[in-house]
Amino acid sequence: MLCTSITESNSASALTGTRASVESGWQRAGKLWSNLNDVCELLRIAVGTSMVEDDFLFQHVQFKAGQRVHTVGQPFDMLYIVNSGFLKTVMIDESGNEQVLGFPMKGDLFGIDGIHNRQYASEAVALSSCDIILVPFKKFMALGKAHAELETAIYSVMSRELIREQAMVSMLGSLSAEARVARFLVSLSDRFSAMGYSGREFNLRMTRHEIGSYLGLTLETVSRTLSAFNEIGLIAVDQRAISIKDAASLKTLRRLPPSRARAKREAVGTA
Amino acid sequence: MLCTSITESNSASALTGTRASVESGWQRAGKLWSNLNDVCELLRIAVGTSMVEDDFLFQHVQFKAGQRVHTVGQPFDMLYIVNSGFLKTVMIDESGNEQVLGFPMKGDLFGIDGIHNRQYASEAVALSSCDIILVPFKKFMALGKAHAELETAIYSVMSRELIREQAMVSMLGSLSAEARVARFLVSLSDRFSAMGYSGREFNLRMTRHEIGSYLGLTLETVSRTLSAFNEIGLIAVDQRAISIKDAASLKTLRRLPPSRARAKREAVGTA
DNA sequence: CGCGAGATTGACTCGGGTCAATAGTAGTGG
DNA sequence: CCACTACTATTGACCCGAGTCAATCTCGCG
Repeated sequence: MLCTSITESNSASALTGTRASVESGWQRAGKLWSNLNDVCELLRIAVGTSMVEDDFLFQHVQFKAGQRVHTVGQPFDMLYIVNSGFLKTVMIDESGNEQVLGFPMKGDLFGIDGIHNRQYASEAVALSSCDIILVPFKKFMALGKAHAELETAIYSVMSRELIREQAMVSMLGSLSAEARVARFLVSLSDRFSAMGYSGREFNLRMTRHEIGSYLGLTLETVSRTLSAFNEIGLIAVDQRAISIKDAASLKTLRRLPPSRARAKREAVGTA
Repeated sequence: MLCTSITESNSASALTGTRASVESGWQRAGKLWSNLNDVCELLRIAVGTSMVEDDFLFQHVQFKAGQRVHTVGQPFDMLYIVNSGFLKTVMIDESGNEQVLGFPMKGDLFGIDGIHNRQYASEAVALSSCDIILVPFKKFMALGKAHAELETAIYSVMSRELIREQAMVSMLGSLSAEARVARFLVSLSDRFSAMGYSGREFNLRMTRHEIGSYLGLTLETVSRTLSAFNEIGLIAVDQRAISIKDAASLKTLRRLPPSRARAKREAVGTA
C-alpha cells in the first residue's frame, strides 16, 4: 500500500554480474566501488594486513526513497551494507500487515535473514536516497577462507544482530510505551553520534507509524509520548526535528514521572 | 532467586580440555561421544561424504534441572547442541529481571550470542535432566573450512535463529495475548511432533511464569488464557499436562471468539 | 490554491496488568 | 507415613495504560 507508485524497485538483481554494466552508467550514479579494506572499515572490523592487498571490488548501487532493495521471497545471493542514507527493514505477517524490524543506516549490514532458505525473509525499503554496497555472499564466504579475521568478523556481525533482536524482544516484553520511545531516541542519538553527526539534534527519517510498528505501539501513542517528553523538557519536538534536552533522564526513564493525570487523581484522593 | 540451592552449576567449563577427564568418570554419566555425522543429523544438516569419515569426537555433558550450562558474561568458547532434555535461555536486563528468550530442546543449537564480544549475552538453564553436546567453536570453524557444506550450514543455522527472533519481535509487536498463547502451543506441538513425540498430548516443561516471560505476558494472563481455551474446547489442561483438541482453530486464532463480556456489550447495543 | 500524507489531540473503551486469596503439588525430613 | 514448607497454578476484583475512533492541524507539492 505504501510507496506503490515509486516502486519500479529491485534494480539490483538485474545487474549483479559484471562490472561493465555499471561503468556504462546505470541510473547515472552507480560509479563507486569499494575494496575489502573499505568494507571492513565500514563494518568496523579490524583489518588484517593480508586484506589490504585484496583487489576484489564491491559494487555500489543507489536507491531513491521508497525503492526496495530486496523483497520477501526474492532469491538470496547478496548481503548489503549501507554506505549512506536510511532504510527500514520490514517483515510481512500472514495477514499482510507490516512489522518494522529495524532502521539500517551507515555501516549496517542487512540481508542476513536470506541465508537460510536462500530467500529473503524480510524486505528492505529506502527511506531516503541511499548508497548501498552489494556483497555477493558466495564471494564473501570465499574471502573469509582467505582471511581468517574476516571469517571471524562475519560470524561476529551475525551474532551481534542476534543479540540486537534479543534485546528487542526483551524490550517489547517488558517495557512501557514511554520507556520504549525513550530508548528509541537514545539509540538513534547514539547511532548519529557514531556516524559523526550530532546526537543532540537530528531529524527522524521515519514516520510515527513506522516508529510505532518498530516499537510495538500505535502511531498515536508515539506521538503522545513525544509530546509528553516535550512538555517535561526531556526533548524538543517539531514534526520530525528532534532535539535532546536531557539525555541522562531519557536513558534511565522507566515510566513517566507523575504526570498531570496522576496529579489530578491524587488531588481528588487527598481532598 | 530461582534455583539458588541447586546451582553448583557450570561444571562444563572445568573440563573442556581433554578426553581423559570424562573417561575418568565425571558426574558418572559423561560417557557419550558424537562424531561430526551425528552432530549434523541432530542439526538436520545434509551430510557430505567427506564428513562421514571425519574422526573428531564431540563430548557430551549432563546437566540436572536447575543447573546452568552457561551464564551471562562467561567467556565464550563453546556452542551447545541439545541431545536430550529441555532448557530455557534467559537474558537479564539492567534491573535484574529475567526475560526468557527461548526453550531449546533436542536438535537445537544455542550459545550463538556469545560469538560477538567473546562472552555469552544470555544464560542457559536446564529445565530437566539434559544431555548436551559441547561444540568448541574454534574447532567447528576449522571443520567448516574442511567441509564446505558444513560452513554453509553454520551460516544457515545462525540465519534461521535470526529469523526466529524476528518472528518473535513481530509476534510481540502485534498479537493479542490469546493469539500468543495459541501460537506457543502450536509451536510446542510441532516441535514435539518433529522429535517423534506426540504433538497432541504433552507436558509443559516450564512454569506459567516462564511462558509469560517468553510471550511478554504475566503468569496470570497465561493461566487465564489456558483456562479459557479449555472452556472453549480448544485444549484440555491439567496443570502442566496439555492435550490439543482443535489444532486448526489454535493455528488461526487471532482473538478469542465473542466471549461472555462481548456478548453482554452486544446485548446492550441491540436492546 | 487545494490536495493528501503525516502529525497532533481529545474522548472513550477494554485488554491485560496488579493485588490478593485459595488450592493443588512436590520434595524433605522426622 | 504424614506434616511442613516452598513452589506453582487458578481465580476473582479492580484499575490503568495504551488502543480505537475521530476531528483538526501542518506541511509540502503539483
